[in-house]
Amino acid sequence: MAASPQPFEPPPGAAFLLSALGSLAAARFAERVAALDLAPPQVGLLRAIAATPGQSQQAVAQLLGTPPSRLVALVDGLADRGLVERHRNPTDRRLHALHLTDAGRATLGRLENLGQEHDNDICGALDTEERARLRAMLIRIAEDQNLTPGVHPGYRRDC
Amino acid sequence: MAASPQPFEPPPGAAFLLSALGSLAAARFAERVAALDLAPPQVGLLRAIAATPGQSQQAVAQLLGTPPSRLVALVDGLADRGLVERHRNPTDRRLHALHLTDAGRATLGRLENLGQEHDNDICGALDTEERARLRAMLIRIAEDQNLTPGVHPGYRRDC
DNA sequence: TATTGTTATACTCTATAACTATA
DNA sequence: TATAGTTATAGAGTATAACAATA
Repeated sequence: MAASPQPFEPPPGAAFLLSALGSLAAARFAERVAALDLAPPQVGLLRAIAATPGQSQQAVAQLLGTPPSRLVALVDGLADRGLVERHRNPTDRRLHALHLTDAGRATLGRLENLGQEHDNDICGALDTEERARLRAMLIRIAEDQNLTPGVHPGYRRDC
Repeated sequence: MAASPQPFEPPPGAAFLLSALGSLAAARFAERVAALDLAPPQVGLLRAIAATPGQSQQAVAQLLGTPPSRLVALVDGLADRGLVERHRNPTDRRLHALHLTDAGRATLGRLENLGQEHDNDICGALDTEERARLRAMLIRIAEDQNLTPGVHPGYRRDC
């Protein structure tokens, strides 16, 4: 006999689940960093500047995969609050080298704790060993897909 | 001695990887369904109507977790192309029962194949057994987070 | 003339709230 | 008066392209 009609057949595959849980994780992360008056793209920029200090806006834009014009408002917002600084290069005054301030580094430290809490919130259903296995699989997928480590592909318009 | 400076420390946790890969998966899926002239929210609506045919727009809106006003344009787009129909309830003419047309069911069938290709694209780095383990872990996280199975949380404004 | 950063503009997506029609 | 659906409006976020300063 035929099966009775079930909601949402066929059951979603791993890619759908990744998209759904990724969306959830991103929304929850946005809530968390909102407590520090930051938006996720600003957090990514803060981390990018910390990873490669002194780079020009063009260079950081290329690293993140975003148009340079988008960086302007992002840097403005962080600079207005004293988290990053633009250092004008004396030999080529077109270039603005980006650096974190002490306050920026302090904020990054707070973000680190906040990120751990976020991880525990999202992965609470898994024990430590399972979490490590999940992480290992996700890293393999990310490498296979040529994602730049540490960079969120949400910055990219291509993909 | 101190470690040399490394990009993006500390290494991203599972939640960041979920967000990043979810974003990638969503973008790739959007590209795929664009070939059928569909946007991802339309696909989710198509699947929701198939899962619970004959429901009102309010009921579907509640299932998806989205404001009813958002459904209007979504249903309009699918109805204009003959994929869904609004059946007015004769006993209460305020209600529009949503149904798929034959063309809508055919499109859903094409989306099913397309979803499998998408899954293979995203999870190409994993073998069948690993993919099943990944899927099982993601389902456990989704249940732990009270996600409605089959519904993408991107529809929700709360979370 | 080429390049860095900036600004201006327009477009997409979405939520909120007002509105219409049915009850 | 309450409810289903619709429309109008506004806001956030982003990309594209024009622009100014510097080389």
